[in-house]
Amino acid sequence: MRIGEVARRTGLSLRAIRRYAQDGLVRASARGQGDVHLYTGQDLVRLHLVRRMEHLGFDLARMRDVLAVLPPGVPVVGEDDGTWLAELVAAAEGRCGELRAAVAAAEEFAAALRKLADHMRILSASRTTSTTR
DNA sequence: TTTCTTACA
DNA sequence: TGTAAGTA
Repeated sequence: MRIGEVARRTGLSLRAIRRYAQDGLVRASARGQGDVHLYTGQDLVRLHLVRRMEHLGFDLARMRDVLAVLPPGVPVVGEDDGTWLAELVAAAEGRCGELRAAVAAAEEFAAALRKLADHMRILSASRTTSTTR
């Protein structure tokens, strides 16, 4: 299928699809007349995968790593052959760990800011009372 | 009409 | 990333 149909079926923009090819994530498996890019079902699977990973904040290198363990001609939704699917799972879980760490850091920061806010409230309160008296 | 490349905002 | 121009 050509890029227009791919865009319709993946919900990705033409720009994004071409961008992924440029970044070496997903390239059309074949070329047609006039150098037209022809995508296969497997390419579609990879694009769907990229879309989800991008949504989860995977960076280019990580997405490439994941796609690298995805063998050609094998549908993503299938049985676990014990290797590539296990690597996909590991990659996803790894990202979960990173996101948990990020949330923890954000909460820590929020707590610090709360503490600072309390401190300043106390300071301004004491200033008010001392100048008033 | 669709796609490709290149370039600009 | 969207969009536009000029092609094939």
